[in-house]
Amino acid sequence: MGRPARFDSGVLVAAATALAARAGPGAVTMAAVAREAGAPSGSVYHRFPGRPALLAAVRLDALADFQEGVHEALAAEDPLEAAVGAARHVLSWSRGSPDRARVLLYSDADFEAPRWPAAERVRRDRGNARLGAALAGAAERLRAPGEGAGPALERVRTAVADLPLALVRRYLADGGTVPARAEEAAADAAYRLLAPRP
Amino acid sequence: MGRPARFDSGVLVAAATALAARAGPGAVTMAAVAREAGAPSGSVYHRFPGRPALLAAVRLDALADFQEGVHEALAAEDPLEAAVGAARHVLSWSRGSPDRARVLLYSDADFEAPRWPAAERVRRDRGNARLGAALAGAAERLRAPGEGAGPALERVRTAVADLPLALVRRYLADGGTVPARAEEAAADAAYRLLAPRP
DNA sequence: ATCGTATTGGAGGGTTCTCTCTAAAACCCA
DNA sequence: TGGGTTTTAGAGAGAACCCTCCAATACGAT
Repeated sequence: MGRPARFDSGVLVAAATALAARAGPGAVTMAAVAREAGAPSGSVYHRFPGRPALLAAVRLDALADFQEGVHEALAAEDPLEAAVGAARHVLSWSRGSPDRARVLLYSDADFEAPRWPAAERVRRDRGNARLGAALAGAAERLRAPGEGAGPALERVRTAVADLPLALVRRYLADGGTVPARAEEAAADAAYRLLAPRP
Repeated sequence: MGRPARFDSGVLVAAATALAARAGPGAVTMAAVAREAGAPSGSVYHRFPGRPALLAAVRLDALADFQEGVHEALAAEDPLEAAVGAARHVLSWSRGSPDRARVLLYSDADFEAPRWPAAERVRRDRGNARLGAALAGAAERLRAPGEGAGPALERVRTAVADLPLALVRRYLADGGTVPARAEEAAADAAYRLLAPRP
């Protein structure tokens, strides 16, 4: 089966993720990743055809790991509980995986998504579509009487994704960490945004 | 008074802001800014001692312009109205200045704040301190009975800054624009987060 | 008209990065 | 033991970038 690998994809993606978290996507150069992992540049190019492919791997690995937990939370029976649980998950996941969370806080464009290999872009679109469907399902179940489907989805997106991520952004700024109490703050805010008007 | 300037700081900062908005802070290189403005690199170095100083100017110009409006909104008499108005302002300002808003959505670190000239860092700290004080004032006036000052400030920060900016982020992603109705959505969400519990 | 000054305009050195290419190394299997 | 295969290891070409430096330029002031 050939020479055993000292630097597999996982090691390189981890090094790249650490770099991105520490100094932004711009710091994720092929040379810097090789240095960070202690590998020769040849090994990096052996695993990834180029910089865009490596950036895609960093971004999509973080995204997939994140979305998995969101789907689990959204599967709860009670719709309000599902949404609030998802909001809470965003914080707890970020607390446990700060480097990946920092990757998540950037945009696809910052990771040069237009240059990704086509297969990676497809992988991203599939994940996004699946999450969008799950959120739309939650929104449908949470719709206020007389509220349109669009506004309801916007409200759920805000409560479940945007707001919790905004909290994460605040806590992770300047090398900080996400405190445990932030989970309750996110759950509380999500509840306020989604509970029926008094 | 010497030869008249064809490329003053404003022109260069505007070019750099456009670049940052289009392709991220990493795209703001001295060479790229010169190209974008149609200026020789010597002119750029004549106005800014180096790349960090130019990045600081881009970031701090956007920040100062943004904060000015927030202060105006926060000056309203009724505390709830002040906070909701500030949240609304975040959206309307972003709608009118999408490039500057895109700059705002990054972090200081993305603009390499640690390398800024000391004077620029001081300018940033002063602005942040002033805004922090204004938010603390609003939080004090909005404090629920029995609520601590810390949690109240967090709640106001979330409603007035983090959440509205999260909405802006969503709308400006992928080259989009901020719709007018987003202002109401931000105001509504801020109200829900800050109004006394039913 | 001439001087002083602020600014333009761009050449060039040193550095870093991306990517290619070749040779050697380390393992499995027959 | 001797292929066959995978991976390491790093040299090197070409491009981009940061920054320095200096001559040329265009204006106001005298």
